[in-house]
Amino acid sequence: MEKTAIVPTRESNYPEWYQQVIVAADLAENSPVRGCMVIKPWGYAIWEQIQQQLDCKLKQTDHVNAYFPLLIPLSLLEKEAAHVDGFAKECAVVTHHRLVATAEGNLIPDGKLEEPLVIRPTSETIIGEMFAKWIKSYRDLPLKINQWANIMRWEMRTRIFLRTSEFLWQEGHTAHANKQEAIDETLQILDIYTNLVEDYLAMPVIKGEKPCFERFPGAVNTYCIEAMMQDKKALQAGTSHFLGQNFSQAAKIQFATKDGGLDYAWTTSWGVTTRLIGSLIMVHSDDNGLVLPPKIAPQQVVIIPIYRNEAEQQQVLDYCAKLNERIMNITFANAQVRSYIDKRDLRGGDKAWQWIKKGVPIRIEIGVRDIANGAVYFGRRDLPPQQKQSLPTDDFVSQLAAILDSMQANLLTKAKAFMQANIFNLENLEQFNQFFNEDQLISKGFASCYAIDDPQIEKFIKPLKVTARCIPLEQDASSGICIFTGKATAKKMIFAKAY
RNA sequence: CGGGGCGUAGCGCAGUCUGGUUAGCGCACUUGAUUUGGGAUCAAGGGGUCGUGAGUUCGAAUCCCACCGCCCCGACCA
Repeated sequence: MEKTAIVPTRESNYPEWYQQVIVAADLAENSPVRGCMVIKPWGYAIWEQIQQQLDCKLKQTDHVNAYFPLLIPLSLLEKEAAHVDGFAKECAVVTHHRLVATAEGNLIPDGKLEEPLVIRPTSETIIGEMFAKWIKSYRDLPLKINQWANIMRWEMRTRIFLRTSEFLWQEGHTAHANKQEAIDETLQILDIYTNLVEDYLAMPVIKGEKPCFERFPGAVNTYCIEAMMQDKKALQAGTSHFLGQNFSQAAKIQFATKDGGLDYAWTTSWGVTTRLIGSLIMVHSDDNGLVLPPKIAPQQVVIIPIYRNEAEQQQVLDYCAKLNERIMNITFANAQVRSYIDKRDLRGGDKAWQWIKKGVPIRIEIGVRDIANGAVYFGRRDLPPQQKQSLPTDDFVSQLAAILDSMQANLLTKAKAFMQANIFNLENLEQFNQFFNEDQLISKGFASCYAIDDPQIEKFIKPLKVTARCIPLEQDASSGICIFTGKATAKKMIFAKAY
């Protein structure tokens, strides 16, 4: 059997493989704080790329960034009943504002707060409170605010990037003068997320609406994009909520309408999180570690100098510097190529493998031989590590953008084919039970079935540890009967085991 | 919070049942030599209050008690 950089392989133990990819790529690690991760430089750099791309798209669509407090007064959270129900169980609460030392030298909380403060699990309530102050007239609408922040949800079981107690995200909050505009906003954001995830992270997704029993607490409609991991489980990659007037009524976001009336604003909220990094890992990576789509890779090219002595070293480093200069002048995906010379005092093979495990798209190895040939010797992350090629430098420089482009496209194509091959139409409940029950440990893919959007179908799926992922927005014209209730419906729903 | 497991070097572990000199091994780290277009080899070296506290004993990583922490399985979830 071939030696792989990651042990175990995806096939032998997928969850453990996932953890090992994170270790090998040095993305993040667990911290001394229960359920909270440290995002290490390489992992954070990926997040910064995601932020940059998304931030740009949000600004292009007239959203502006702002920042709201980490702590939310309990009374604010209480205002929207469904919202409270949804989040109460996972809130961390600040009850004191001072520590005092005991005789034993231990610190104990002192100075009890009049009103406990909740560490934000999401910011609808505090932002709604501010919106109520800012919005007086239809002229103040729409108000389209985004914030990049950390939030905390006290999770029982955590997994790096996929579910941690604290995580990073962006949360958008908008208010509109009428219902349709708010719905349009909700769907526009879903498109922006889809574009980010498919175009930059090269992850195909299914756009859909959450069934009513999976809705965001307090929302009228929740939309989502669902992705399929390599173990055929589902992962929600982003959500966008149409909140109707629920939150504006709770927070009293009222405005004078054009015709002199008074109305509650229509609001939306939406977010993507550092979980995207987890899905990026699980969609593309292989048994040699992380595989990064070129557009999102913090470094797209890494140059590894190969030399045997000091005389060679100087010559090789000079050559690398010039090559690096040329590469960084190449444009790819509307930006300069991100290239880096790895000058560390390590063996060439070590460096090469480290960058393979970190998922860098292009590794260049430059030794005296290449200098003599005026050539670039390089390996691609989408080909086996041993399979490398040499190109005259001019050719390499002129072809690099195209190579990165095709790598980006290939990743999406491959992932799309995988997802499509693993979505199955199931006709009836027997098929459904068989599909999900046969082996509880292994997921066979997504099931697409006629089903009504009703909480009563939950009792059929819960025992199988299956979740209703979404009702895809794109549906064919046909209709059928719900496999659970026998009622007529025009819509199919996607079911899957999920993270 | 219910059921199970585990705390020994930075990481992964052996040793604990059956107490006995100076607590080991692999990886990683440092140094030297030989190597060098593919994750090197050999040699030397550094690093531990054996989770914490109390106890039994001539003697505790090992036995007893209490506590703390972590992991896995359930209910919750971006």
